[in-house]
Amino acid sequence: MVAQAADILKANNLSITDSRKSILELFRQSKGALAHSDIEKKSAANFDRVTIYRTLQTFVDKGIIHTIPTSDNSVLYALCKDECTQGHHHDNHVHFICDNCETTYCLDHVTIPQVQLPEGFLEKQKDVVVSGTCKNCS
Amino acid sequence: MVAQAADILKANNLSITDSRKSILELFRQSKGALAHSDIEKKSAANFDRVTIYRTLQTFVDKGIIHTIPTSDNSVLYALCKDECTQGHHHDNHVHFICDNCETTYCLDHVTIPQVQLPEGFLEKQKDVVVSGTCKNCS
DNA sequence: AAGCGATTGCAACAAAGTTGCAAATTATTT
DNA sequence: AAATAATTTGCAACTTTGTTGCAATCGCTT
Repeated sequence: MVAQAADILKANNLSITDSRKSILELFRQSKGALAHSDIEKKSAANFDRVTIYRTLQTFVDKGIIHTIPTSDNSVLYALCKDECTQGHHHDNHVHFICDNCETTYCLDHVTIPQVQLPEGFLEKQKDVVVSGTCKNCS
Repeated sequence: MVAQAADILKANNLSITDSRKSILELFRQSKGALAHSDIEKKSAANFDRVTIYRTLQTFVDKGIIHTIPTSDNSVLYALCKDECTQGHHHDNHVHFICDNCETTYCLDHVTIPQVQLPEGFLEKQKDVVVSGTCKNCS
């Protein structure tokens, strides 16, 4: 059976509230990543700006969503797929941002290649962001 | 002989002004990347906030500096090394952010590995940001 | 040294993000 | 099921970050 938004919240020891359910649902229905402003618009006059900030922060802390670095300074959030949702955070996948439609994809099945760092550098996390044209726009 | 800040500006068809010289000098003296706020602090009450914004934008346009995407939403700027300063922009190098001292390094000699994208995706730009512990903090 | 174009600083504004606190909602206990 | 405890929400006020128009200033050319 498919996990409901409420189940995911419960699994992460979060109390089940309207805003959390709605925002989590937004992510589940969206193909790509969402910016804070997207959420503000899509959930229209529903929730306070502050609530959205706090909810996103909570989700990031719990490993339900992760942030995606972008070169233009906007913070993007995306649902962690599969195993991630259970609390085990492994967001070592490639992100793709389409220059045309602006959609951000999590390419879960593209593994990040090894990077040979100079001596003395210790790798903890690695983000790969590719931009270009996506499959719908090419 | 070593190029002076003024020479670099001239080579890029920019008029030589105090703010441009100082800000460029800041980058040349800094080991790592700088955030807008760093520049505001380091060049203290010297320049207007707006001037710094505009100067950074100009430098990015000219290919003198480049931006580095970070997951925490801060924009970082770093000097393009070697060939880059001449106008030919090739920032396909790996960036490393130290979790401890917060310094951001441009690992110019670490080449970005190939990424195998799914069918239909066209790659135009690729950013690799690694975080962890740098050689000074390990 | 004068004149023209580019650059700067100011002011005013817009957007993005944060904090404290009282009211409301959710979870827990009895 | 009601009462209580613990979280969460929304509001207000504020800080930080980034943008725009315009007059004053500065740098470059002749």
